[in-house]
Order: sequence, then structure tokens, then C-alpha cells
Amino acid sequence: MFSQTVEYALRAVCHLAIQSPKSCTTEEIAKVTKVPTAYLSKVLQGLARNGIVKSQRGIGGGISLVKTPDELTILEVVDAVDPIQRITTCPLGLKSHGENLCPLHKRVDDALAGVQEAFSKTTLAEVLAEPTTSFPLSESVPSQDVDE
Amino acid sequence: MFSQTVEYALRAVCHLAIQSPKSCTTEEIAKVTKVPTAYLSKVLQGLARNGIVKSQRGIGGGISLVKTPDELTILEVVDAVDPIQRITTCPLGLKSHGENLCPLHKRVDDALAGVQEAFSKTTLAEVLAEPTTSFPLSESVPSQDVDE
DNA sequence: TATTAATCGGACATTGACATCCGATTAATA
DNA sequence: TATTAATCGGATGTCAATGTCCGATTAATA
Repeated sequence: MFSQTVEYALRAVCHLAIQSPKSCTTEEIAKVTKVPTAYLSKVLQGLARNGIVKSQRGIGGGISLVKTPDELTILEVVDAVDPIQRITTCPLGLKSHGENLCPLHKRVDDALAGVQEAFSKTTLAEVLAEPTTSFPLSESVPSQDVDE
Repeated sequence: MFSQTVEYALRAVCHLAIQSPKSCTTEEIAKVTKVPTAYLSKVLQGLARNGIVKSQRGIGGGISLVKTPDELTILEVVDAVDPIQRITTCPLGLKSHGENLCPLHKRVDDALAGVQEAFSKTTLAEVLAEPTTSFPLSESVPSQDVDE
């Protein structure tokens, strides 16, 4: 239902949020998120083109978030790599339906709207802050931060 | 987000529900739903394998619904051709997450659950009964049924 | 200025979704 | 029993998503 690319992008952004505002190399993100390095590179290029991350070439370079984790929603990430396509006009091209979707397509579009709504209301910061026994990308919940 | 095949299957089942309990030929369904005939044939075969429709070869044959429209949900149709895959275990294979999804994957799975929930609550009969200015697969709302 | 560490972007390979075609099969009926 | 109307299922084609590889480019620094 969601593409592999969306899953990869979310993992990557999640790691970047954890490390924020530090930048990370593609290599490092790939290792932590278990995404094929070469493909992740393409995904990150997409995120960069759409203003979610910025990239810096050369020594000391890497990828970092453009926004802070509390300003960045899951929806923005999803839409950057694989936009949620709402149904705006009748897929059969029926003239009389136009903007006014028939009940069938209305139900489907409502489902899409629900996903969009849910994703738009969740920031990366919220995902990372949520108290839980399992922490994104990590085998254990980070206890007290050791040091930096 | 939803596959072309899901869209086609919903259209086909919708027409079958309108004609229910009559059976229709693939050719006829294809014409009304504007789906490529040969491909629709494959989609219908899938629906038949999964017990949504039954098919009858030979003269006077065709495709018909197994259930009545008020017993058949959108979810059953969707799941028959392209099942909504919930996230049951950590996609990264992290041992400690197991059943217990991290907040990131929990949000994504919640979105899937929402779609599943919505689709499971809508029957084909409801879709066709809903008062509206646009009727599924048709340019005009069927006024008084002419005759049969 | 040479070296090193990093991303960029183009070419290519693989796979699955979407789509087409057609001979085989099935069933009604003249 | 021959004809006709219908689905079935296998072979094939096309294209986008996924994934790999590598030379070009960029920037820090010794």
C-alpha cells in the first residue's frame, strides 16, 4: 500500500531527526536503517529536491534536515517521495461527476483523506518522544543519554 | 496508493451489484466500467478465485456476485485482489520490537488500520443507495426504474 | 596543490504491475 | 451434433519501481 521508497524515506528522516541538527553520511544512514546504500542515495536526492533535507558534498559533508523534528510532519516526508494522490475528478472521466465524486470514489477518497489527515498531524519529534518499549531504528530504548 | 487493479475490481463489482442478481459478460462490464476487456478478465478471475464472484462458461454465462450487495463490503473486494498488508512485525527485523511496533511503524500501521476499518464498514448496497447527484458508473442518477 | 571524503547523476539490471493476444474449454441450443 | 457464446489460462509485451555501479564533481585539509 505504501511504497518501499516511502518506508525507506521515513526511516532515513527518522535517523536524521534523532541526530538532528547534526548531518549524517548516506553510508551511516544506510547502515542504521538497513536500506541498500546506493538506493538510499537516490531516495535522499529526492528528499533534497523537495526541500526536506539538504546535502553537503565533500569532507565533513553529508545529509541533514532542513526543518527541526518538531516542525517536520510524516506527511511532508511521504509527499516528497511518493505523494498521496487524492481523487479530485471522476476516474472514469464521467462529465456529470466532475468535482462531485460518486459514492464509490468518495469512499476511496475519504480513506486517502484519512491517511493524509493522520500523517499531517504527526511530527517526527512526536514519534521520537512517544514513551514506548521500542524505539525507532534501535534495539533498545535509549536510556539516559551518555554524553555527546 | 491503491493499485489500478483495485480500482478496476471496485468498478466491476459495482456494476455487478447494480445488475445483481443477474450475471453479466466480461465484455459488458468492461464497456460500462471503461476497463480494458482482456485485463478485466484477469481481474475477474482473481475475484472468482477469492469467492467474490462466480463465473459461468458458455452461452448465457457470465459473471455474477456470490453474495448480495448488502452482504459484500468494499474491504472484501479490495482484499481479494490486492490485500491491505498491515505491519505485524518490525520491518527492519529488530528482535526487540517484535509484535511491539515502534512509534514510527505504529503510525503507519494505524493509517492502514483506518483504511481497513472504513472499508470494512461499507457495503456495496450502501454505496448504491446513497442519495447523491452522481451515481457510480453512470452519467445520470437513475430516476424511476423504467422497466425490466 | 594533492589527497581524501563525500554527494551527484547517468547508465544499467531486475522485478512486478499492467496489459494484450489467442487457442482451449465449456455450455446452451438449433 | 454443429454452431455459437462465453470463460480459462498460458505466453508475451511494456513500463515504472526498485536496486546497482561508477565516473564526475565538490569541498576540507595536510
